[in-house]
Order: sequence, then C-alpha cells, then structure tokens
Amino acid sequence: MSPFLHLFRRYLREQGLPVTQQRETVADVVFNSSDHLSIEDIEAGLKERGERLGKATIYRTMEILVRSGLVEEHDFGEGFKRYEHRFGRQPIHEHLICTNCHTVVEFRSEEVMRLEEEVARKHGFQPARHRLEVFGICAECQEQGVSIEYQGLTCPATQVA
Amino acid sequence: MSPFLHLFRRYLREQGLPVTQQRETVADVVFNSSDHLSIEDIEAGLKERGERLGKATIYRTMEILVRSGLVEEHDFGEGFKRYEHRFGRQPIHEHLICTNCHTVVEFRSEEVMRLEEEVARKHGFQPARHRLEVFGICAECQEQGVSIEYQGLTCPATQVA
DNA sequence: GTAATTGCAAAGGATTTGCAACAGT
DNA sequence: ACTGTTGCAAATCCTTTGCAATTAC
Repeated sequence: MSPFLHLFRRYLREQGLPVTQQRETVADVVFNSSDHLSIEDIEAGLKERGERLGKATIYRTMEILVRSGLVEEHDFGEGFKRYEHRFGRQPIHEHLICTNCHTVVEFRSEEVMRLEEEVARKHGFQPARHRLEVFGICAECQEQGVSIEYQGLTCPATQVA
Repeated sequence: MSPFLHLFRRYLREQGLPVTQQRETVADVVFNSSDHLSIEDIEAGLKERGERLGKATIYRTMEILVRSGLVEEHDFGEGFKRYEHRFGRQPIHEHLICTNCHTVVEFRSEEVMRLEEEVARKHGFQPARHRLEVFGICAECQEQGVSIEYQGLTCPATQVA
C-alpha cells in the first residue's frame, strides 16, 4: 500500500466524494509505479492483484486523480493517454521517449522554461504550459539492433528540381 | 491551383500510384492553406469548392501526403490530427498554440535542437525527432477577456501537511 | 436511508477497413 | 483490360455515458 494513498483519501473527503475500495485500488496501482501508465497498463496491474474492476471505473478514477493534482496526464501521440503520479518528481519536466520499447526518461531543462516565457512574450501570448518530447531509440534497443523508423524528416519530394 | 501540386503528381508517378482528381483536390486544399488543418477543416475547404469527397478518401490521401514528405502530421493533444504543408517553412520548427482560438505560431529554436542532441546523448539514446509545444492565450483572445484555463499546475493535494 | 458509485453495455468521436462500382494508366 | 481508387457503411480503437444494482457515509 502506497504511503501516499492517504493524500488521495483526504482529497476525496475534502470534495465530499466517497472513498471506495475501487478508487483506492486504482490509486494504489498508479502510486506504486514510476512508469507512465496507459489505461491498459493499469488494468493489467489490477488483474495481477486479482482485482476485477470495470474499465469505466478506471477512467472515472483517473479523472479524479488528475483533478486532485496527484497524477499527471500525458498524450505522447500514441492514440491514448498515459498517467504518472507526481511524487518524488520534478514538478515540471520533459520526456525522452524510446519509440521502440516506450521507455520514458524524465529530464528538467531550465532552458525550456526560459524559452517558453521568451517565445510567448515575443508573440504577446500569456504562457500557460509547454510540452517537450524527444523521441529516439534507447541504448538497450540499439544493442538489440533496432534503428530509427523512417520519420519523414528528409523530404525528397520537396526538392524542386 | 497551387504551384506545388506538380511535386505531388511527380511523387505519385514515382510510386506508381494513379494521379486522381480526388488526390489532386485534397492536396490543393492543403497546399493553399498555411494553417494547421484538421480533417474537418479540409472537408470544409472541399465543400467550399463544391467538391463532394468521401471522408475515407481524405484520410487516405493525407496518409500519402505525409509519406511523400510534402505534408507534416501533428497531434496537439486535441484528440485528432492536424496537417501542415512544408512549403516555405522551416524544416524543423516548434509551435506556440492558443488554447482558446487554436491559432498556431511557428518558431524555430536552435537551443531546442541542441538540447535534443545533448539530452539524447546523455542517456545513450539515438535521437530521431522532438516536439515542443507552448500553450497559452494569444493577444487577441486576451483582449476579449479570455484567461488561462486551470491546468492542474498547482498541486494542493501533494502538500504533505 | 440517501446519495453517489459501480459495472455493464451502448453510445461517441476519430480513424480504418471491406467491398462493389468506377477511374487512371 | 487491369490494377488501384473511391465511396459507402461497417468495424475498430479509445473514451464517455445511461441506467439498474450496489456501496459509502
């Protein structure tokens, strides 16, 4: 049982929401992983514990967890969302993502923080947030001979002859 | 008719694919806009011209356009894709996006290019690409009194009392 | 007890796919 | 003519929603 679970319980009580078995179980799965979990990952984690929970309940609980600020939602462009808890992490950080095995490394960059501010100001925007994702192949996958998928970064057709 | 259409025709011929009316029309709509178009936007553009095209054809043509390198696909986390042609743009650039009106400003940052390289190397990754998006409220929307939606950036529940 | 949650199944939006009719080479 | 495309509808994927049965307070 995660030592942070009581924070979620407290949040639920503050909001006048029932503290249910299902909500606690979902939160505990998320709090006990330092990965960036998909809903499917969370389902698998629940199954491993022998918990049989409706998928709708997982979605509904994730919504509350995000609202509580205890969990952050990400969209890495895979067609579905991923979630990470915020304990013991930098409040704002960027992601380095292996496009083969989906390993995620977090890093913080003051340069990007400054850049957000600078670029927004230059264009008269009120900055709210940013996201920086670097995609590549991690060391381990490289060793197994995986190389970069074609990204359309070179552009032969645009070469006007 | 876009002056770049012949590049798409050439690409199709090189690939042994038929140059159809529909493919030309879709490409022309995309090439004539400097916006970041959703499929719905493209459909609207076609309707304006009096073209009646199946949605599946639009999706299939966008796939080819992306593969050709003439068009780039984006996912700004809205739940659907957007497309921009690559003519007269920086080959690699970042996006500043108004979360209210969806205006997109492009900017280039050498710092981010360097950061991608540096961070990937530090973690043994082979870098392939990155994406940086800054979200905020544009000047025009600010004038109309729009302010930043709550982003969950402050995190009261994580304050361990 | 009362109000909210759960679980299921149905609905939803974006995208894809199967297939008969059709157009490009 | 032959191969590949088009358009429609059905299917798919992730996510949300309606509703009767159940649980938290």
